[in-house]
Amino acid sequence: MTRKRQILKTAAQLFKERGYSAVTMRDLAAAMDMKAASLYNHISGKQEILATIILEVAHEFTTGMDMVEENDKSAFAKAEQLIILHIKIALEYTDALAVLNTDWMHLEGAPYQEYITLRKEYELDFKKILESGIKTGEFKAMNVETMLFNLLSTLRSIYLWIPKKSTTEVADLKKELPQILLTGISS
Amino acid sequence: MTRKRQILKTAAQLFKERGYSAVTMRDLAAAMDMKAASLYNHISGKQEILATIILEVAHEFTTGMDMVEENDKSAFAKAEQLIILHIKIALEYTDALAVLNTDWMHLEGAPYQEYITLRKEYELDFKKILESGIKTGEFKAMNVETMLFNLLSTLRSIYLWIPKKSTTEVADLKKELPQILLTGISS
DNA sequence: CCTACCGATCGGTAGG
DNA sequence: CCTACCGATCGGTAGG
Repeated sequence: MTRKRQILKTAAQLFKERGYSAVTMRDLAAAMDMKAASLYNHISGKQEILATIILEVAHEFTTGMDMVEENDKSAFAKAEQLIILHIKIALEYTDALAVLNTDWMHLEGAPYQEYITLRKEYELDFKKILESGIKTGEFKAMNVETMLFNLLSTLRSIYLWIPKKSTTEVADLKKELPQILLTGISS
Repeated sequence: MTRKRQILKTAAQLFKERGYSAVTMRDLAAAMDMKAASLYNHISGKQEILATIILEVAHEFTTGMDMVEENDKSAFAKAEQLIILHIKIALEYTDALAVLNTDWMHLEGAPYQEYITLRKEYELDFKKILESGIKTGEFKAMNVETMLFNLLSTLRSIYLWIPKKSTTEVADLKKELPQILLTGISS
């Protein structure tokens, strides 16, 4: 792992714990066992760290969505795959995902605009899948915005629960979360 | 409204937008059309503002939960009432709820401990309702933690969607959200 | 990767 | 509610 990679990883951990604004370059340097000034040999500044962390994981979602859209499965199956996608990314990028969720508003300039665009496109793609599922009768004819809101609320929170889970519990989650989100909890 | 109330309200708006750590006492003073030093005639410091905002709305949830527990309705009806409770609080305390959700980790000392305790009790009470619903057969015999996770994820996010909604859309939400959360979206 | 340092800004206080 | 100010700390640079 390059030194820059190590800095990004450590920064994601600290940002997750205390938030971007509350973490200083001196905090980050101390966690890396170096001085603040030395960080600037690897990164241009605090903003670059934030932008890199967030946009990397944002692109993971976009790539995942593209793959789901390419297959010709049912809307229900696509929704199921997206739920699995969120669980997988939450497992692999737990800290970065936390930063994306809590500190995206501290992005500035072009990275901010890029993040907003990626998120808007992702939500639109997700909505289209739900709409097609309503059309085919797979989903109830309810308010699509409310359906999407419920799904994304839970999917965006997964990173909060994943770290506490064992491997077998994560396996359970992959089975039960699609069931709960799509078919509900009532008998 | 007392001057202190005005300060708390303005602070909640700013904290919601930029986060506790990124808002300075000078920002808050400017939004109140006064100088930073003058704030200290009404509040003891930045921490007191944060603690007051968060604990007030946290107690709203505890009070609401107590009322729901007192009635002798079914578990399903209780879960429905809790969903309505979250919508109502999100409507009345939108900014404070945002602060609770995003900045609780910046609480210090006794207020931090109190918040953690209130949250733990609330989640435990919610879990008991779900468990009793499983026992009576109202809910599927699934992992209770996963059920609770899904419900709370969505309920905690409501404040993000409420401000964009019209009165009629909020009425729709009160009808459809319990349906989606409890009976799912599949036909 | 370090020491030394910059101007700016932070939360908060003194005293009126 | 204000002016004036405090020590501490911020993100970042110069120069080695």
